[in-house]
Amino acid sequence: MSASSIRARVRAEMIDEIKAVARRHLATDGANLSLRAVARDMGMVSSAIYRYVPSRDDLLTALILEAYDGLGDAVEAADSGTDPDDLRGRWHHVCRAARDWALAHPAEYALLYGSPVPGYAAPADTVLPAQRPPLTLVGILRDGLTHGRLTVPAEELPEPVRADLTELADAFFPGMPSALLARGMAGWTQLFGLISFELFGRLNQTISHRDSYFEHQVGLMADLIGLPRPE
Amino acid sequence: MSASSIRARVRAEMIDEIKAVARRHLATDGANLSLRAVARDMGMVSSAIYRYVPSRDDLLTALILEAYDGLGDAVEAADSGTDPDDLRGRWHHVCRAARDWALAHPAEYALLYGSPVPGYAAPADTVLPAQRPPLTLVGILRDGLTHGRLTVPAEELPEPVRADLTELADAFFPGMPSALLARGMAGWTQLFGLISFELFGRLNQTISHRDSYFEHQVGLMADLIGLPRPE
DNA sequence: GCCCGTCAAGAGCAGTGCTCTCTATTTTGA
DNA sequence: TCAAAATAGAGAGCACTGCTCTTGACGGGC
Repeated sequence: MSASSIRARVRAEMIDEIKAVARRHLATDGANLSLRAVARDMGMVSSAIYRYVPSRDDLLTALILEAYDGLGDAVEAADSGTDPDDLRGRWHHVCRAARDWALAHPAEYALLYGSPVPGYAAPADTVLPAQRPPLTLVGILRDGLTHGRLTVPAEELPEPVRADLTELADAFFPGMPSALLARGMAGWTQLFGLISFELFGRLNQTISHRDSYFEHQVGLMADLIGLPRPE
Repeated sequence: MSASSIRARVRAEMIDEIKAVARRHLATDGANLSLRAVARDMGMVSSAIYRYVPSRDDLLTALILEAYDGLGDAVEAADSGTDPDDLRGRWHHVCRAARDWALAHPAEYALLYGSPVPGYAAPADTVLPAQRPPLTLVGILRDGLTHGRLTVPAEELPEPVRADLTELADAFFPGMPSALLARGMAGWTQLFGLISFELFGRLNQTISHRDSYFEHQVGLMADLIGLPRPE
């Protein structure tokens, strides 16, 4: 039994090392990850890798899952590390944490938010981790609402939009007004766009002060949402 | 001479057919385009393809260029087909045209706006076509400004942001206030985010009425920019 | 001491981009 | 008109990929 567990431990360490090497390759070669190259780096022959990893796609899925968790952790840590009543501060911190994580792990970000691989379908267990960043953002708005620090936008939503967003709200933030959720979604969409533009080179030769630009654009969305400015 | 031109014409037609077949493959297999598969579809042996196309990357570049032009044409046509004084209408039509094009050409959209291939560097001649959509959007704001239908946002921009945006404005829209350009960029970022989320499956199981959702989100950004609502 | 599960290696299959060579055809120029 | 030149296509081949199957070595449990 202890012998079996020592075997299991070595095995787990091997899988961890394979993932680490794969992550390293990801950074240089992008999503076209080569199992043979990983095997070479580990001093194995290519077929031996299949003792630990069922297939290339499964390895990619594992990396994707870990990446989602890394981003989710970073984002939630940034949120819980800020004064809960400082809505605008929380919004900014969360957005900044997402960007920082993306800049630190560009290949993983591209894996998560880049163009999907046609043949590859994201397994069901990636759905929840993928929702952590937007849920964190909308959670800020929910908190502001329950503490009366946020006013609900006055406008009426078109009926189909209201219906979709009400259903979405019921699943995660029961009672949240759909008009506010709509603005939260706009903020999340914008955050994704900002990071993607920066990482995918769309800001090259135009925006040189990336930090300031990012903060300002995030602030614009905070205005749209109605997050109170510090007096 | 006419004999030479008949050869040249056949040759051009072959290249066109190669591109068409490649585009078809793109839709099913994504960016990992196989020249051999294209050759097979054309009843050629793989090496014969290289008579017409220097390399796989060059073929991809050609497809990218044509895609940028297709999107640019669609966007600009939507803009010039709308009453120039109806700023908000123009904004909506341009955004809708971009989305419609993306929905009609999902693989090409992913090629343009998905994660960049690590080894592949976009050639210089893709830069200008790539700027057509954002320039069209900002052009609407410029028109609104020159006709006094748009008020410049009052706030001061942080100096680094102001500097970057002023330089950008000078290159394409001399005299445009950087605060307004900042909001235009926000709108363009949002448009990209909206389309990407929809095309890359982020809206699955949450938003079922995609058209209404898109219009509403675009409207939110129009509000942020200050585009006058129809009375 | 034997047995069985685990691990690694090697060969092999089908696919990829790309190059080189050879042949057939077509175009061009004297 | 007829030879020379340009062009198109085919085939073989190289190095690479994911993945499977078989073979042999090792080690812990009975």
